[in-house]
Amino acid sequence: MGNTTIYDVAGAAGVSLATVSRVLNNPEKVKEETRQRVLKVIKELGYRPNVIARGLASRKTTTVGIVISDVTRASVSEMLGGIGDIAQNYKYSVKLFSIREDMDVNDILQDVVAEQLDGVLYLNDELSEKSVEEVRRIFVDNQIPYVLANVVSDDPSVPMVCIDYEKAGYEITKVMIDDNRKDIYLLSTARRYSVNDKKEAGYTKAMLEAGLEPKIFRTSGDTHVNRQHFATFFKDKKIDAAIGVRDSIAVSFMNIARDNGIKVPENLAVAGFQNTKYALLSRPNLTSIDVPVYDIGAVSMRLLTKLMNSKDVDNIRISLPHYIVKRDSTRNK
Amino acid sequence: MGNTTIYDVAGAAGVSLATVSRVLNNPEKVKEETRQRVLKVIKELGYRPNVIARGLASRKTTTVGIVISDVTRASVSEMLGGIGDIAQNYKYSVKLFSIREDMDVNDILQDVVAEQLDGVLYLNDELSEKSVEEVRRIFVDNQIPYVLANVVSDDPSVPMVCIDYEKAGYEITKVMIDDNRKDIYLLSTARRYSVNDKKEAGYTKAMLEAGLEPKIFRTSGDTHVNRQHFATFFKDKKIDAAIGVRDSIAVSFMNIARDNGIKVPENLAVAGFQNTKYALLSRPNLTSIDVPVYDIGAVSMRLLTKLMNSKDVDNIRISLPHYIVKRDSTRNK
DNA sequence: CTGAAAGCGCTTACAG
DNA sequence: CTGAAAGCGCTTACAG
Repeated sequence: MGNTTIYDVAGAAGVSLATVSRVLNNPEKVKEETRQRVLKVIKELGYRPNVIARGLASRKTTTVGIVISDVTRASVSEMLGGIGDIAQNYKYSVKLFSIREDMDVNDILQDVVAEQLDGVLYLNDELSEKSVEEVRRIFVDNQIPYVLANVVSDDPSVPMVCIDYEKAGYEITKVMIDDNRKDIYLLSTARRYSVNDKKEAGYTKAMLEAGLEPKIFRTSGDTHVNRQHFATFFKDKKIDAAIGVRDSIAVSFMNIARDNGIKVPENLAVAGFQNTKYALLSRPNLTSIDVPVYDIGAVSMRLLTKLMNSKDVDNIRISLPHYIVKRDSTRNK
Repeated sequence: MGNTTIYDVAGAAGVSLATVSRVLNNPEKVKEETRQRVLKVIKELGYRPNVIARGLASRKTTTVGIVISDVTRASVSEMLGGIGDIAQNYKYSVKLFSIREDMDVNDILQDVVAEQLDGVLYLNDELSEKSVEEVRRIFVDNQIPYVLANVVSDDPSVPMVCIDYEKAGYEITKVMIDDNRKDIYLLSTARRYSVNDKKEAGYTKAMLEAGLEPKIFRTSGDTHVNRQHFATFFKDKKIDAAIGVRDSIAVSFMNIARDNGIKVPENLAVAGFQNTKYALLSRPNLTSIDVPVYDIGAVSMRLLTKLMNSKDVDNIRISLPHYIVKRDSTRNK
């Protein structure tokens, strides 16, 4: 009952344990007849190899680590979905490591290393370029294959799967510009990190090209805090368009604008990033950049499996396509 | 670099590997002086025990499995947060197992068993009472401690952490009744499962007590599909209150009602379950039952650690408190 | 308080 | 194609 070992199988099948092991790992090396006999016994006894013992002996755990800073974010769970599906296809298990604010990233990563994982997926869009470098070093030093998922790094030696956030930022700003908006704000986060830096870069580029002044307003990611911040806007600022770096920021901004009697999209166009459920449940529906989060998870996991099997990987930096979903919060011609 | 073994430490400290192991696992059995010396070497060498080898030798993996059917659900990620925090406190690692629709639950659970986990948390609110029984059997047969998180089971031998969904259903219905609503609908899911069965039971009880006719409308969990379903409502049905078994259902219902010119809360009161971000970002803000999802995760994990250490656990069935957050989608006196 | 030795359940060269 | 044996890196009685 759950504790059948390879010895039991060997005994019952009248072979050595080495043969049983081969049937499991290199079936082609075992004579058809023997193999069938062993397989039959395995089934009868309901034998499942102890993955721990296997891990120790083979030095492979068929387990990958997922490092996350904030499990709570909507995008994370979808990414986990993509990762999980592909991991299951390739028979990998998934172990979760969450980084809490009060913890040292290096320390966690050392734990991750001690876990004898075959590879690691690092999901965290709130990483600065400098932190990325530290992370890279730890994995390289320990020779652990890794992939950054939905994190941007300019270092060409860093394997990553992402969308082109700069381009996305540029495009959504162009939508506003083409609609003749002049005072276009980017609502970004107070804390700087690489992904949002890219969005800001794209936004700024589009604004400058159009001869407009870029206006980045930094706010908290917390919807409650935002209410206060945003309230000031409609007293003293000229504004006819706003782009939130997250849907939740965009929606709460839009709600507050409407509370202040501003018409969306007539007087104010609003757009977000990520195309989450929030975008669909808001009124008016929110125009948003669709980020294929599930795919980012799935593709990173697939890239990681390649890296783990050290196949010659042609492209370790994958940029997935995004697109703009236009809805009622912007004026669409 | 990363592959220092216990032998290296023993050699450098001039002791046997048994002593090193004791320093790590039973420090009180080692003389202060020796212990310090070993500890120093461990630090210098950056030694971290190989968890796999430890797992094989001790037959404990300090890893718990989390079985989930749909990672994508908002509640799941928050629950993961609670689980992760407590797991980290107790030094447990967390391994994720997601069940896809096309998979056999038993098969997955057999895998889970083969993983040599110290315990399992089963998070899935879409389990019928019958499925719960199967799940229970597998764990009991294999003597693996387990806890159901946010799943309801009437079997008193099943460890679980949940809120009293029946009571919650009753209370929110009472809110509507006390506001003199007569045609109160419960918007539930097409697929039946224990948690929603409880909500329905509470709703039905309150309605019958008040001499009103219970009206349960079953719909898809998918917001897109709902739109069609819901549209029919405002043509032929009398309705002045609606309770969605999920916030997302409630919000999309509310949106469609407003599109049909119905005033919320004047002509229609709406409430949801779970008090997610949707409830806050909707207009009007949604009245909702606050389910302490993070706590459910944390408490289940704590209960599981008790079970794994087979302390005499006094209460294996924990009901966490919920409360109603009244907002603008209901009329509040 | 410490060490020598067996054992956890596998994999994998090495022979044959 | 198959078996005997060593080894993966630890833990844990058992002696002393």
